[in-house]
Amino acid sequence: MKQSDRPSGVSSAVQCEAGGGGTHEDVKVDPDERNDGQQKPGSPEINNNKEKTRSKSSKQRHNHKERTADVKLCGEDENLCESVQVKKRRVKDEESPEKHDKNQSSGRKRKKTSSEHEKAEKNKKTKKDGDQEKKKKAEESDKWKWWEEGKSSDTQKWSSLEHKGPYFPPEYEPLPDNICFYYDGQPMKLSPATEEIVTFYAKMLDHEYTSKEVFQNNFFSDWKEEMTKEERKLIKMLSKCDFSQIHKYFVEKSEERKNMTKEEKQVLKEEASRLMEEYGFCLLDGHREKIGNFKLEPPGLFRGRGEHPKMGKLKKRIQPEDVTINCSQDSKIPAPPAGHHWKRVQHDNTVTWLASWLENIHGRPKYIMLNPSSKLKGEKDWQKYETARRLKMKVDSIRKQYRRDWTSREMKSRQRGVAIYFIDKLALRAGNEKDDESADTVGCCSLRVEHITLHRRLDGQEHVVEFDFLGKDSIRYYNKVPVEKQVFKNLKLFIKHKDPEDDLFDRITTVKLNKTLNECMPGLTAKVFRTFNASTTLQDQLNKLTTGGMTVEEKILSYNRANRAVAILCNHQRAAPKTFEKSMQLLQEKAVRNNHSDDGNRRATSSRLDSRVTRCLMLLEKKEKAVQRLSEQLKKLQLQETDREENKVIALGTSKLNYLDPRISVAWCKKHQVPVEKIYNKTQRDKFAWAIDMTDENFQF
DNA sequence: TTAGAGACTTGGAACAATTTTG
DNA sequence: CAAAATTGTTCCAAGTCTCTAA
Repeated sequence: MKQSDRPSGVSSAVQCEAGGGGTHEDVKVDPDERNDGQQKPGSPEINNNKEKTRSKSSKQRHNHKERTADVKLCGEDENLCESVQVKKRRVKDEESPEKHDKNQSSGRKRKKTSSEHEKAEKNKKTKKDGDQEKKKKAEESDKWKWWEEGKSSDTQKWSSLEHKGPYFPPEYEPLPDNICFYYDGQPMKLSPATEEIVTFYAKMLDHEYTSKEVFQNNFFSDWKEEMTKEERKLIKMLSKCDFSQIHKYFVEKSEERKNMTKEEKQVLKEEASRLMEEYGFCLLDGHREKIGNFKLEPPGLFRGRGEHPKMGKLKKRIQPEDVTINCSQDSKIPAPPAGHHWKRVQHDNTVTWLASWLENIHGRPKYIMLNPSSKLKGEKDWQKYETARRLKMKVDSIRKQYRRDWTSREMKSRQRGVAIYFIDKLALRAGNEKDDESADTVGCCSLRVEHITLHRRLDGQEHVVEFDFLGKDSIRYYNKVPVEKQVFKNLKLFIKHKDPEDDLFDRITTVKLNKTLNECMPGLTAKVFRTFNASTTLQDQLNKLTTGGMTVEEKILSYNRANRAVAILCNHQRAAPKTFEKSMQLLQEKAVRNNHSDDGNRRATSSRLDSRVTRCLMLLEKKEKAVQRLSEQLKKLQLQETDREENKVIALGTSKLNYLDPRISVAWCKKHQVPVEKIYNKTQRDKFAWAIDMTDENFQF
């Protein structure tokens, strides 16, 4: 199926920053106003909203499912329904081994290219010490081309694994005597444990977090837990605590650090690389592999995203006694810090992690795992894209199927059909159930009635659904989408007799939905659609936007545009850069000052551009004959500005790293003679080494 | 069937290093 | 050359999805 057949409407998404509170009137959001219009996370509206929501636990919400169970589907489109499918037998999902045959044939011939590029790049950097040079070369020479070996087992992740265990953060260093905590105006010496917790808070003092009540309450109650009896007796109110001297101390310290001499910095750097050398690698099946996060997380205060009910809680220091080590039986078992022991040492080769512990905020496990450049991660990544490509072959019939479901006699089939449609068309996440101990965010299956507004007509379009909800990381999803009439009808049906805080899809869950998907295609789950649609979009856009006579710069611009289309689809947002508004303002001032000629519409996105424009304009004043050339230049700059403007709140990184089959990019680079380095930095090239090595210019997703 | 544990991917912000600009 | 802007890296939170036991 061609991209153009994919349900459209995604690119019209209007994105707003996190924290937008959902009012659900028929409000139009003007892109230019969205910054002003957006709500701060702490605003009353969002709180009200949350309270309402929270007052109904998921259990209660679930009860509603009973209530709606016997809703009758109105007859007009019943006739299509088939007999209820007899229940699903579970299809074991084996990743089909097709993947290797398919790709290696095309991959083999170009094996050399990547290392050639890297060498070329290195030669540029001859100025740096030859020491590192040598190291790099050595590393490169034994880079493990695992993708040239056959497919490895799905269940057994390794046959030998040896490592040094996690690196523990340094012990707490008490404050100097002249730095003090004050309670109720009086200086007070705290026990080291209590003092350490104080420093966590003091360091964050100028962060918005510390002004939030939830944060303060959580912090204070966790802090009290750790106080000595005497301290607890004295310290009764957070508002009487004065951390300002401690805060100042840390500000100065970080200032000092910034002002270190080159030599001092060099020493630190060497120390860090020694650490990396010792703890940063493991030996997996005889190959030295980089670890992703070998440092244990230091203690601190938990900072959730959005309105997290646990923000400010104390994240405790991890002790060796909390840590489970995973390595092979016959390997050198990592030594715990002196006087300590591990919680457990296990030798489970069906998992990929080297160490794990339970984090105390949610009680969930955390892991030390390998770097994305490793075989374990790379192979999985490759497999992910192969699954997405298999979906490409099946998506036609799946789309037919879910459209059929829209008119099913069964409510749950209709809901499932609409949900999969949303997941496919809008790249929504699956939306698992969440407990009430985390921020109130939703995905497709957990959408509530309050998150959509139906418009029979809107802005000249029919059957428009307006989405407004907080998704992963409390990033707001706001979009107005025209949908098929039948979808619209169904949605009206789904929300009938429901309260705003009831589930929109009360008859389905992510598990059931994924089960259905898995029956359509082994390995298919909701998230595959995101990968599939993202990669398809990139491929499509690249094919469309890249034309013959472009310069490399222009091609890269096209690439970024294609990348951006994907980021918009996936709703990947970032906070507008701090300097953005400021430089914008500056430019506008100057524009006013220079108020000459017609181009009132230019907008700066950086002072670099700004100054260039200014310079151009001044010349223009002096030399009339340069007018034409300059205005052309101006146009070009404006183009870049627009580009930047568009990029203001869009983050390209996530899609590039997680959703776009790297082979698309590599093939594009090769086909259009764009050096891969222009598209992928060093880290990215490491992660995608397999793709860079195996892909030729003819690859199409 | 369901809840909970577990393992792995995805995500933006903060921080650090590097490059550009004035 | 210092400051600002940009790019790259680290950090760790927050998702998805599978498996298991009751």
